[in-house]
Amino acid sequence: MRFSQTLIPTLRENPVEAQVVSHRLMLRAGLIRQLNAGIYTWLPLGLRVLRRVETIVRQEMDRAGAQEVLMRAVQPAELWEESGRWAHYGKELLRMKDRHDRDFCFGPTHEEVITDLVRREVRSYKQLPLNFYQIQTKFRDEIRPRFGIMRGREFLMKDAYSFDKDVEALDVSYKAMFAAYQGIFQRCGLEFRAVEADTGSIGGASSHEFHVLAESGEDTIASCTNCGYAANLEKAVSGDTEVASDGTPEPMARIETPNKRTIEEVSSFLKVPVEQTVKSLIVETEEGLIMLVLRGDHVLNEVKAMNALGVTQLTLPEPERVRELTGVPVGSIGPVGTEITIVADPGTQMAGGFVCGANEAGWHLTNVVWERDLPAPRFVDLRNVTAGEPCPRCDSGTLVLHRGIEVGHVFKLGEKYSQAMNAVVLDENGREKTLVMGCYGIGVSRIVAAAIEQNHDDNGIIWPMALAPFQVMLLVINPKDKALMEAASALEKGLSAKGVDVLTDDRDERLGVKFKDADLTGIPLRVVIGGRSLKEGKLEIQSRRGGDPTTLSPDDAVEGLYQMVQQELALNASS
RNA sequence: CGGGGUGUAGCUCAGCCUGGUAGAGCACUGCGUUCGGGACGCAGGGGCCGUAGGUUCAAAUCCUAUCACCCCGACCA
Repeated sequence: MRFSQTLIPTLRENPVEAQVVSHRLMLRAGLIRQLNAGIYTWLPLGLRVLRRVETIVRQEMDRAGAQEVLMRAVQPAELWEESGRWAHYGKELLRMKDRHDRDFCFGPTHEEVITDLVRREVRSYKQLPLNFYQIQTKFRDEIRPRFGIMRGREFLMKDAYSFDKDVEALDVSYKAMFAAYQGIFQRCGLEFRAVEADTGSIGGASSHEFHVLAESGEDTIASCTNCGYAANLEKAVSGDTEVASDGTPEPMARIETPNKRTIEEVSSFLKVPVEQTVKSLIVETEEGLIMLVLRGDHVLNEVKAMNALGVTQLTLPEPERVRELTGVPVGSIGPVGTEITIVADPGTQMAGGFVCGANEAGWHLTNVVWERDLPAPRFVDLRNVTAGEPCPRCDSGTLVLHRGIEVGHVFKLGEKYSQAMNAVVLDENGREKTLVMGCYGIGVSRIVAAAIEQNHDDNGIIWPMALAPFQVMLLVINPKDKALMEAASALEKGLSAKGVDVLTDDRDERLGVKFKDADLTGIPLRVVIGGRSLKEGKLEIQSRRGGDPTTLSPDDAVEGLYQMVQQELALNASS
């Protein structure tokens, strides 16, 4: 393809709205343009990358035995009412009405549609297992779209749904998808982690997320330095099973702490380490008020709290509201003598007792011990792990934290949808059996952004070979020179015959401009075709990743470049 | 949903406070010079100053409303 005939609107300056690297570079390299908040048009170069990802996903899904279908974006409300999600999904669901005033939505996901299809078309256990996937545009009306493609509202997603006769069979389907995902991200040339994830409001047995490691990631993931344990922070647990040891704590005492409100203030005022204090958090749930008690330096994990309490809504009210509800200013709330139900993190069972609010402004209690000074509450993990804590799975490892971009999610759904929508088959005994489902998503467009987050330098994108819009860029120094253009044409022809995609920069631009754009667009191999070196029978080949340029004769160039492309692809080939 | 910010040429921005015929750099067009890492000169084209009201002899500038986009927050007692 010729640069001069393709719309590749590169930008010299940084667009103001772009905060993260991938967003900035996608705009500057001319891959995308914004249409609306969280909605982007894919330009020719960007679309080629998107297609590469799609192709890899499609090949690996096919290989794993999934069948491709295409469900449509617009879905009738009836199905969502059947599953119960019409009422529960909230504002992220883009709802609309047709001319007959009937309700529809633009699908953010397709569990209902596929379950409806399967219940209509599948009758017998003999037809199982089944796994359908599609690559489709989704719309989620995000509260705050940001980071360009990374958290857009309209995006491209691969979603797959498996149907099995029982949980054992689901396990097989799940493992196959897990393996396929590893192959996909590996082929994309991405550094990623599969982590255990919270199953969230959907419930279900188990779930893994696939994260591309990048500083700009919106998620935090914890992994073990020694064993394979890795989990989303929402789910990660500490191996630190600190329980009350022996030793006789002092009796509980009431101490005046004038104007000391925060943990830090109280801790330094009383000269007690924060590890010996607790914080008492009042949360509002649909089940009413709950007091959560955590060690002073620990951070509440709301997902864990919601799971532990069995609630779907949990908010930390504003300080004024807490005062209204309890009659005590936030800094002085404590578990002793309260009538609110208490749930505590195991980390509050410290041997020497703890410091907590006295439920009276300006007073705290010290040496408080569960059971001795107040009834023991239910203890359950409520907090975020921190870096350096022991691994929960092995003896010698410690946890490290990374930032990650979630690009894939596999999920054992169980019978949530099949039961609600009555998707059944007849088993060996002629009995109706509810199907057991799994669902598996990949953010196809997000992978493009994630790949850039992980592969760039100050000058622009550095595409992994497998995702590059073109593998080779021919940089013709002077396109008016017929000999040079002929050399370029010959190379284009030879390479495309071998399946290598070539972009030829034939613009009548200064050399510096072309080099800058070549760097920006990140095409992995760059061939400089100039009069001087061509006369010497040499072509200069430079990898975008850096390193010394190599030279090839025009006769060897096609084969040489082809080999270089193949070599780099082979590095990430899935097994 | 709350708070903040910005809307002026394709892009990045000045002008607004203190009202008086709309600017710069880059990009674009033409000519010339130059040209193996974002050249230079000359000459050009391009903007209802987001939109709608209002104040005024006069509004990009002041006031009101509205829309859009961006950022922060929606959590640590």
